[in-house]
Amino acid sequence: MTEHPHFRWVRPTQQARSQQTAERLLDSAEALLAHKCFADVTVADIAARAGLSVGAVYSRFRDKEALLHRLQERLVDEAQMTAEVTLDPERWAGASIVEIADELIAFLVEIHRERSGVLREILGRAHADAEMYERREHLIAHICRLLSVLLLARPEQIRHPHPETAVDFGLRLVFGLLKEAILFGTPRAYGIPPSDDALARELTRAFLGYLGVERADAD
Amino acid sequence: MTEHPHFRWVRPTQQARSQQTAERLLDSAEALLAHKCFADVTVADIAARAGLSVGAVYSRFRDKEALLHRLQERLVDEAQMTAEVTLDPERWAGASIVEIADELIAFLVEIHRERSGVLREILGRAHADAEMYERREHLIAHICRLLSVLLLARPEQIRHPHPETAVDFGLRLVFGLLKEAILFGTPRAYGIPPSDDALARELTRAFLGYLGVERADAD
DNA sequence: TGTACATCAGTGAACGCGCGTTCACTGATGTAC
DNA sequence: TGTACATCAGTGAACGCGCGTTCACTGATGTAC
Repeated sequence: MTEHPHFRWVRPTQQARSQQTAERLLDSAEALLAHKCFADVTVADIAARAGLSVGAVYSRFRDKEALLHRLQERLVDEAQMTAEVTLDPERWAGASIVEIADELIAFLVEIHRERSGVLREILGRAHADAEMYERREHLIAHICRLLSVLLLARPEQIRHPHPETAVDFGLRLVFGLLKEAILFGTPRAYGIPPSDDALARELTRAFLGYLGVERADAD
Repeated sequence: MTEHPHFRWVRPTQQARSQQTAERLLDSAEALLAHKCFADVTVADIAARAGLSVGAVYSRFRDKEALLHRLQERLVDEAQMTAEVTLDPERWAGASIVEIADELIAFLVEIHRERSGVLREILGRAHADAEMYERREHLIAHICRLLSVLLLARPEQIRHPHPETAVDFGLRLVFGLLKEAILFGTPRAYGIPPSDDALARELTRAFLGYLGVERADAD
């Protein structure tokens, strides 16, 4: 080590602990968002739930806003990786569009339910906050492209005249309804199936109906 | 008049002017919501744009929150009356489901574009504010019922196995996408048709596709 | 028709609360010799 | 291995700003006799 006084492998001191603290604060904020909106969550709340003091928040994040941005980044990263893995064409070799849609939509329903707090908050701000908006658009575009690869490889099942644009719009339809039903709705809302299973089933039917995909089974 | 000292037709003094002032304040608030969210609009802003002072707001409304509630009430009333008139079965005698959907959805796109400010704000709050949530649900349920009367009178055109629930869910799909595309999206968003005409067209296709209604013409 | 009074609509400076942000400090961890 | 010093992580009381809300006041409009 003493041989090269000017070169040294830099491994910032204690970085691990700091990183952990930041992560705990993000977890705390996300948990609090499940029950109230970000404006109603105070910095003191976030710190307290993480077992830390207010100052700790400011030593890890520039300000309250920056914390929310990091929360979105973390979420988007996770989503992107998940999409990459689960929509890999090899995993779906031999599957029909119906099977893909069934599973994808059931999964999306689940995710929206689990992380409704952050999602709701981020969606609400995305309109006013350009950075957040772009991050979300980027993610959606990414998912659209991955899904398109899968579905457009099975063109004979799609009757919509413009399959390329239809996949994208269809996915938007799905996201829109999930927002309506899960993020901004309550379980007993008029016209929304009462259980998540029923919701996923009906949403899948809508997606396939729009694309013009025939379903073998009927009910 | 002096004949009946205990009975008198009560017509509150100046009520007309007060009413006008309240209306002007509501207009002002709605106009300001077009560019920023309610939290960023100050009571002073609202008063100034209406050519009034801060105190005037508090002489017409209990507080800032109450003003927004009244704004929603006004909007809902207008919407309800509009729905009642335009979805009257007599007006659509002889029309097909395709024709009804075409016009309805084009109209909804227009309305969402015009009043995006208030709509966005109200939707955002509806999750946390029970009163607002109920008012919106009530309106949607009302529209669903009116539309159902129209569409279920033409059952031979619908292939969905449960037409009654399908109309409601289909309308939710439409509202969800309008939120996504117009209220929380920007014109060039990925997967969203760039013009309102194209958007309405594609949305109609989705609605009909879900219901299982055949369209005579194709493209 | 005039006078005196009551009520209503609206003003705007001043207040005060809540919450984000700062900062002087402590204790823990790492580094140099 | 011990000592002295530097840096990092975190504390929490105090600050201060912005904005909703109040309230003592003015002028206009309506009412009684």
